[in-house]
Amino acid sequence: MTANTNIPVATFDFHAREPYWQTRWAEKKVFEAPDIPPADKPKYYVLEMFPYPSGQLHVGHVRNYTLGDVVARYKRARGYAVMHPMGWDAFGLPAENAARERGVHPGKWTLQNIATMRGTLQRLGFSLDWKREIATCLPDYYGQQQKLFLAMLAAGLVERRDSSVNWDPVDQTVLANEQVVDGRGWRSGALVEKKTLSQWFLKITDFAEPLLDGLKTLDKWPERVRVMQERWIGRSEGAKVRFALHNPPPGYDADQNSVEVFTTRPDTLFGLSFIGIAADHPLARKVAENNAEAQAFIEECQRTGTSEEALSTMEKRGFDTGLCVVNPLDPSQTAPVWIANFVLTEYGTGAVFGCPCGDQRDLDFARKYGLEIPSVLLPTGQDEADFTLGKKAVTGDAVLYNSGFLSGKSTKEAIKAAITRLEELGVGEGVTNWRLRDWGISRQRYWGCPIPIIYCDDCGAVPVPEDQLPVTLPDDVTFETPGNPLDHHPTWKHVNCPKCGSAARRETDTCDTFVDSSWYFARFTSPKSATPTERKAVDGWLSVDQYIGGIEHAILHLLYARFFTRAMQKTGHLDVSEPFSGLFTQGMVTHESYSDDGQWLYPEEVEQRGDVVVRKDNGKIVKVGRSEKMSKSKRNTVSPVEIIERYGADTARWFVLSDSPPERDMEWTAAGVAASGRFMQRLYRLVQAVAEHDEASAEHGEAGDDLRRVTHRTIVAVTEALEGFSPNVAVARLHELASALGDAEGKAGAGLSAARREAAYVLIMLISPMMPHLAEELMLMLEPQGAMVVERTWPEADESLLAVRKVTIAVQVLGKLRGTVTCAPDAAKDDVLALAKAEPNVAKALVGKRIVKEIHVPNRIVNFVVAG
RNA sequence: GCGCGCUUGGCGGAAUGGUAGACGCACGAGACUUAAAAUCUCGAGUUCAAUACGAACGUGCGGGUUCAAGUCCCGCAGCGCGCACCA
Repeated sequence: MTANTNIPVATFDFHAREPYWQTRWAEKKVFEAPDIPPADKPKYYVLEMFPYPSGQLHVGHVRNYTLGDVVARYKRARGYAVMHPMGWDAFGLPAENAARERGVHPGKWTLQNIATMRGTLQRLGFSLDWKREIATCLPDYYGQQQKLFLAMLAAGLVERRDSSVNWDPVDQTVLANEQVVDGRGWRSGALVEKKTLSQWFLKITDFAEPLLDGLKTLDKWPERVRVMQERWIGRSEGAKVRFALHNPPPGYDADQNSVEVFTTRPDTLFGLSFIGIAADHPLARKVAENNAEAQAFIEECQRTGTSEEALSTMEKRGFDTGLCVVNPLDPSQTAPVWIANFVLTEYGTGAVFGCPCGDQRDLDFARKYGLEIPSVLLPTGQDEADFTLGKKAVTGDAVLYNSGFLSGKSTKEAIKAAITRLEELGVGEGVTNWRLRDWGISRQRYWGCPIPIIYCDDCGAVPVPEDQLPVTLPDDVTFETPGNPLDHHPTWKHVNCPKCGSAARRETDTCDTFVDSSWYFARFTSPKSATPTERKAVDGWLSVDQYIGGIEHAILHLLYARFFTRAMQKTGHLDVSEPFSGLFTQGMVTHESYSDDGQWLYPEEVEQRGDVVVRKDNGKIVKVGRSEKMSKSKRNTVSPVEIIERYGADTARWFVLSDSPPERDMEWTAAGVAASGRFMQRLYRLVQAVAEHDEASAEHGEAGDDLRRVTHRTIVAVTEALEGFSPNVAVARLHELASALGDAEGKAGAGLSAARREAAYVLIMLISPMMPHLAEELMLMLEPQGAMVVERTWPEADESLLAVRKVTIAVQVLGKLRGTVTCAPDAAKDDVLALAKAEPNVAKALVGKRIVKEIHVPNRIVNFVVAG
């Protein structure tokens, strides 16, 4: 390093110096991770959820990546070999929309966006290993994904099956549930149809149990994410029960004229009131063949939307099929079969048995249609003689009665006994049911990873042979006609069957983009290898020690990634079972909104004037809305690029770390950013003064001890704050150290110079994860010949300076603070108590009182319990 | 409906059961300046007292445990998030 003789005078010139340091870091390759973790250091893999290249980085990204960068830089300083990569979740619909609306090719649009956003990330000075950058839309990546797909197919983890989908007849595409608004396609406005298509499924349900059990090992995940996943997987224990039809419709023989239901409460079978079947249950369809009313009811059920809103307001309705079943545990008992609009086809067997006394919904339904309501559950503590079922079903602790061999048993015992009997009778069995469904990944879209399959009339679905991979997307596609451009392409899909050589066609569906993000963390460990992973690299670096991202991915992305990891373990591509050992979910960045007569205004169009906010153009007072999630529609957005231009990267980084704990939402305020900018310049002046006035050769002396103690306590406090993911607390402690250094400025005394230099040095090191550019600049001033900050290690606190010379002890009388006394640390109890009693205000409070008990917590508190 | 989380000054927030309000923002006063900005210093929970010593109250509400509760336990309310006709 050369001495810098051109130190700027009073301010940190971030415009010039931030890019300078970014270049220096890149030259030294300090952020490049080795392919295989070194043996002499512990490894640490820190990863932030990679962005979709929408065009511009937003401040939510800045918060996310700054948090990750603080972790990465801190761990590096602590001696870890750090892996901190970045990439792009680059497939997806917005690129196709851009193509339709602006005529730009999705690939070109995406790559331009990546270039812009990469530039912004680089200006923020993140310690990323850019050598490992990946974009999921490039054949380098998605070709390997195709290999994974085929490996999973070979391992039996992929299946092709028919499935009912939302079909937009105008756009000729499948819509996700989220894209169906009021029964219409979100783009075309066309009435959405249910259509059965052949789709590729990943068998995530094969791993339902391990995925559930694995949650228990994830002790560094937020509790609520684990709970959400647990409920999503939705294990439920119960029984399948087959009810024989007393009067089956002619020609119906599905499973020997019976209806199979799933129940978690086989103990209440004697409380059978009715059987409810879903509108598209085979039996319902059979009934409808000869019954126009039934047909009409079924159609009505299917018309009702499946949106949450529709469901929550929907009335429970049913249609009596006239059919009747026999209770398998009591052949003398029969019950009617109803088609019910609240029974889901997709869950369980698409049929339920209604037990009104134990289930509120069943009770409401039975009452509404005047069905029989046998009472079989006696609430604990109630007497059979005087218990009558009212409006509320019995859902608490209860004992069975009126239930034959189950009578007198508790719910738990009765469930066991009922299942045993059902199995003996051959009419049912205990089963575990899961809410989790297999993952349909087929999408009728262009901008996604092609599914590497060829259809041959003779050979069926044939995997594309390895030597023909990757199956790349054709560039010459048009978006004028609705539907999948791959399907319209004149030549792309026409190929010969790899098996028999006869004319065949390619699969034109592409993968759901969630597939792309399900294994990118593994690919980062060998981003250019000719196989999906390199075992030494992937097994060495995984799992990700700290994964950081938004809570909105709590279920789908994180569950899919966990599934993929297990699937790749099975296909031999890696050997860990959980991808992310630590997870941190950060809050959103919010901003006030401004409106004038219903017209939304951008923050830069208004300014604060006294207590009001006015338009810059005409001075008119605008309405200030509450701080909420930034959105284009409310124009309450802030551009990171403008912030960097005006205040510098370090200010932006410091601001997003200040004040709010990272898991909570933070409010973006202009005043807050300006304050961060002022603090940055203050640090510059402080260290500049030290560098100019305090000789490096100075020695420590007594006058500097107070400052030294603050310095070393700050090391401990900031280290703890960063370990505990509380950068906001670290920021507060660093303000204190800066103030202490400021207070010591210009004072004379033996050792003060050395203490100031030490404080400045520590300050630089401790801010460096948050404000890395400023830290380098300050270090250059303080030690012009020294190494860069990124090459130095985290400071260690000197234990002898952590011990305090005096402690202030609070003195309470009956738990109320009456004064404080100062004494030596670990002073004898008797001395402290004597001192405490002598404190005037304490003495006053003790007058005329008898001390019953004296509590002394060393170095903390004295409490006199008094009477009288 | 079920589950989870949150509730502390004007605001963001801090606080291993041990001096509540650190630190910052906004605010006020002062210094510097021809002036402004920047910078620096000081003040500030509320009420009473206000020259001061101080006192009472105070972490959403009501209970409890404890010498001591923002923190632990029970109940309630409000807000937010997630899931939701899941049998």
